[in-house]
Amino acid sequence: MGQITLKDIAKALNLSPSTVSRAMQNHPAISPGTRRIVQEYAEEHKYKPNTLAMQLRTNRNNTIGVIVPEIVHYFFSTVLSGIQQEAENEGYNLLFCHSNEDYEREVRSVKTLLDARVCGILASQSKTTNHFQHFQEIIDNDVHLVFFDRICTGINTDKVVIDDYAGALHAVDHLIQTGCSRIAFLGSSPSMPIANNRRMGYEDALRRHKLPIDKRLSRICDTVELARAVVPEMLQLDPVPDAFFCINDEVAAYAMQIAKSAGFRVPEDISVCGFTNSYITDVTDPTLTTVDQHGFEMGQVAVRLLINRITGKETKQGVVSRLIKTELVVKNSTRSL
Amino acid sequence: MGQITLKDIAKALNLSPSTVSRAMQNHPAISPGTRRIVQEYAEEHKYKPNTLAMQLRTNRNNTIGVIVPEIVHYFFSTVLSGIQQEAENEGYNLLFCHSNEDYEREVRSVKTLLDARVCGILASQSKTTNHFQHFQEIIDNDVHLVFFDRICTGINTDKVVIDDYAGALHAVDHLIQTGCSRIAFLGSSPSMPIANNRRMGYEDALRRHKLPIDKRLSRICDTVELARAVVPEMLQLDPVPDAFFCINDEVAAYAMQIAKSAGFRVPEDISVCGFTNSYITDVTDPTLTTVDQHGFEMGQVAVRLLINRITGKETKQGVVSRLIKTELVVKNSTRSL
DNA sequence: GTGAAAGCGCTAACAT
DNA sequence: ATGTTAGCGCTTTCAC
Repeated sequence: MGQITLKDIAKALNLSPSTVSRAMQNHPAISPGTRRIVQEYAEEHKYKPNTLAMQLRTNRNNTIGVIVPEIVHYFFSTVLSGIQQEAENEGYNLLFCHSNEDYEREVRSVKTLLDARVCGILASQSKTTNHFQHFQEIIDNDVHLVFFDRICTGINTDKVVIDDYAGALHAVDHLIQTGCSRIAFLGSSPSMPIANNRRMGYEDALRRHKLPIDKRLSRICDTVELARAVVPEMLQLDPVPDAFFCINDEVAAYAMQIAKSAGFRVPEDISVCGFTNSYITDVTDPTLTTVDQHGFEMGQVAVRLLINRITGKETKQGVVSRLIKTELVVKNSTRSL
Repeated sequence: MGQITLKDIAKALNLSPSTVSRAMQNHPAISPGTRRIVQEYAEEHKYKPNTLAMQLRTNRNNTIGVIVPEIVHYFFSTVLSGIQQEAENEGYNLLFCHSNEDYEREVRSVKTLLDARVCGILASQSKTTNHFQHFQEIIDNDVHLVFFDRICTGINTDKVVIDDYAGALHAVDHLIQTGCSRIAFLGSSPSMPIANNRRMGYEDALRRHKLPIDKRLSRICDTVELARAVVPEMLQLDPVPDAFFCINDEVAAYAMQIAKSAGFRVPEDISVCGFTNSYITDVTDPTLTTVDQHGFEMGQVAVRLLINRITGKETKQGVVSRLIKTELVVKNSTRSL
């Protein structure tokens, strides 16, 4: 049985395949009568055009590849959700790859997507990636590429990023306004632009308020494991920090937990601020002040930009950069004004 | 420029396309010399076989479709992660759809995947789905279908489910053993097998210990919004419940929060147990006892079953059901033995 | 308004 | 060991 084809319809209706093809796509040169006959027959016999064949002819397959470093992750799954919705609206399918923060898997993902001949790729770089040849290959193959969030500094192409600098500036400013002055920054590797931009926002906020920038208050601490090691050390400093500004909500939640069990009150003794606004910010005690990254919107914006490149609607010659605004969400882990 | 084809190689090397084709796939009838020449030329010119064309010939495209109801969701993203990893290992691509708990989008997702002529579909049903014709259509199109977790009761096909009954039984048994006797069940619609099975596990645990089954202690409460309404009501009961067994970790976290701010101590006055073992169970105060669902493993098992159907390795005539074991993870929101 | 024929890139009989 | 041919399902000139 399998599937009915154009030819089958043609034979059954005593027409040529080309007529049937035209009838199906409402070609003007086909008589209304023929068109109706054909379309009704197709409908009745559940004819599905073979997309593979169409794609082979047109050499375009309406499929977008996505590479995320991590999927069990509030922010990336939110972005993916936005990507999916917008892609679906625009009639594109999503081929999904997951690098698992692993360079080798990222390289394989790119290969997979190029082999599948997607018409564009959305990618966020894995933490362990130091070589960029695989990304360059995408461009060399004339496939459109848009980076989101974790952009690759080695490749000059379109990108969509969070306004990390402003987000951090704003958050730290709020901490200062609410009375904190020894603010620790639990950051990430400076080689990641998102981490570096936040550090600059952090430092500039301190400068604006004429507060000293103490190197000991700035540490790389972007995982739960690191938090368990780093936060207790920082609580030994003299004087002790009166706030933690953290690179993500998990680290913030653990920092809070550790500070509490060391006898500090949050936020009275120590304020804590996260980054992302994930689920967990509402279930910690107290609830966690954080910076919303608008991941869903980022996904939508990234897909739209990519599709505009694919369809040629985005004509800018150089690189297009989109910036997604952040929003400080004040909950109960920081003091009131 | 575009891509170089078999024909191009053939022309350049003065061979026929079929020879090149055979050389590329190490066909035994090709002389080692020719093979080397061809493969080297291909390598050098970055020849990529056009998968579309191959797929058109073989009418198989090595692509598996996935439909999840929700992606910004710890459990489903964990399952997806397992699916992705195993599919990649087996050389299958993943076409990704997201119903967003919406029946209409689920129907469209199925259509999308069938149009794309995937060779199999993994699906977890949306909460709002009451008609099953779209799933039936998958089978009618001779496309393999495996349900996972939220199986569709109206369709008789392979499935992979959590052992919800045993998970609930075990968890409630633990609550009883640690001294609780008025245990509330915050469940979900009984039309969902996962919810119904857990309710049965809950009730059987009570029966085994000769505890009464009080209807007032069993409520539908599967979202944060419902928790805010239902939990305060239950705290008004006389006598008050001394434990909450919850359908998911979010509800459990909120129940704990609400109980705490009503002046109850957790776990001294009220024990709380969740379901999933998501991130949030480690950041609540106290940390949340829960039932691990082994989502990653579920994803792997589901893909393997599907691929075995596709390749004909799984020959069982009827329906294959796989059961994933759960595991009680005792943290600090339940009393010690 | 409709049909015939060619071709997208590949593979697999069937020659030789 | 290699070449010829046909065909997967579709679209699109070019005829008539």
